[in-house]
Amino acid sequence: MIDRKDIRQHAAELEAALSRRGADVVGPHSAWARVAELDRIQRRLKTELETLQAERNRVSKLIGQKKRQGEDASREIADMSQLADRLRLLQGEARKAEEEFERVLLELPNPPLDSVPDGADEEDNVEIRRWGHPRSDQVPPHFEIGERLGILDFESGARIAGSRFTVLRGAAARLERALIQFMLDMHVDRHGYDEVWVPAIVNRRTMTGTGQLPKFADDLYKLEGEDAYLIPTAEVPVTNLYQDSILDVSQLPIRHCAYTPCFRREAGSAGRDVRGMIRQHQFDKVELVHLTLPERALEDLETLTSHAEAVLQELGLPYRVVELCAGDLGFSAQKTYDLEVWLPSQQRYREISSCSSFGQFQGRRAGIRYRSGKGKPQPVATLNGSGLAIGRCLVALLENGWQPDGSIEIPEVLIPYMGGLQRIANE
RNA sequence: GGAGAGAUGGCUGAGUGGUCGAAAGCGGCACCCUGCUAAGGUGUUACACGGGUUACCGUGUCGAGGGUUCGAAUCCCUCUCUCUCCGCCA
Repeated sequence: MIDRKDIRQHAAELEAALSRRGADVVGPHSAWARVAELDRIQRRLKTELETLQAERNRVSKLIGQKKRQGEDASREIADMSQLADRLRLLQGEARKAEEEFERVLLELPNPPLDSVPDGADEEDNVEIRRWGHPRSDQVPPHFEIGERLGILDFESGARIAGSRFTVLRGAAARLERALIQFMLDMHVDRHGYDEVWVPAIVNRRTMTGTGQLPKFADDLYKLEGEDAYLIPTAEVPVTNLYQDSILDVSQLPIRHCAYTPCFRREAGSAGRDVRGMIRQHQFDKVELVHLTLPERALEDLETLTSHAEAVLQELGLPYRVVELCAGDLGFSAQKTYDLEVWLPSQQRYREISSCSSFGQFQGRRAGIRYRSGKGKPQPVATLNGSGLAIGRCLVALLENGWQPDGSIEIPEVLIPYMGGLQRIANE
């Protein structure tokens, strides 16, 4: 969430930045105008309320004194009785104003950094670099490869759960597990991450902390009859591990990696990627999460991105890095690099990881702060990135490892994790 | 699911209507003292918001929300969470 003081002190810059990402800033009824207005109203009510409270406290103290000394205080008590009624009224108003302000503020996205390129959507993203040599020969889509090998079972997935669910069999199931294990080992052993295992169900506060709520409730699976949700990414539980706490500066940076299943309703994406397992309601992901000093966030984003890239390089999967333009940025992000892996069947790059800096946006929402020396606690900067999405990685391996005889070559680094299996083939 | 107990500052833990933002201890910080296997002394040490150039002032916060009262950490109601025992279960 945006710093409340900035709404008053840096209104013009904020408005310009928000407008670049297509946020609702135009006109007197925009979220932006409302938030500024509600801030004024709320503060005015609060000042008034506090004046009355000060009066109440002063006289109540006096009453206490008089009573202790055996004096008569009935006149003061009568006065206060009236004041108490007014106080109650004002309290209600002030609370309503505060709630309203919060509600609107929580729906304002993170303003992009100045360095983020202009643009409206995916088309305007900027390619930063490429790695590897994409194959240009004819390769069947992963779902055909997988079905022919009998390792991807879309029919069963649809029958037992619905569309956008897949059953993995045999070598594919093992490959899924191998990838999780391989990525976690790599980030823990070589990149120095602290591994955590976390709940896949979280409460509303947690979902709000990282920015999924209140605005994107439609994208989430909610548990019936409970104020609880299935996580869409490990970012949510892992970042919120530190919600409402004050860290010592010496603890930073904190770097966690975690494997979790992820659940997404894919509400707005009917008709996209309907075949195959590129877009699923449930998928596995290894996630990288950083908590760091605000001034270190950009530097950290480069580091985090390189950690995700290392996975693709080890697996020998060609990819490119693109920087998202302002209009394509996620709600909570101030800057994002997407990693896109080469899919030969589509002859194009597809997103397999998204690495973002959130600045202090999430730190402020989730109440994650740090303190250095005697200074006031400040919101931490948070970052995260997929390292990587397992399902899409599996798709990429099937297609990029595909041989004309229909078999799949397993990358060197995965063979130990596959129990020595070097190739997936029809027996 | 049943029965009971509890939730106070970074931690432990006192506090049953006014002098309590809250004893004490630990931890942290600052200064002082001491030359010996780091001990002692003194002081200081929550967060948020609002006001003021600073010292500072005001308000709120003792799990959350509501109520009683001139006044609530303290009394009442609701909820959440934790712990113990029983049941069930991986």
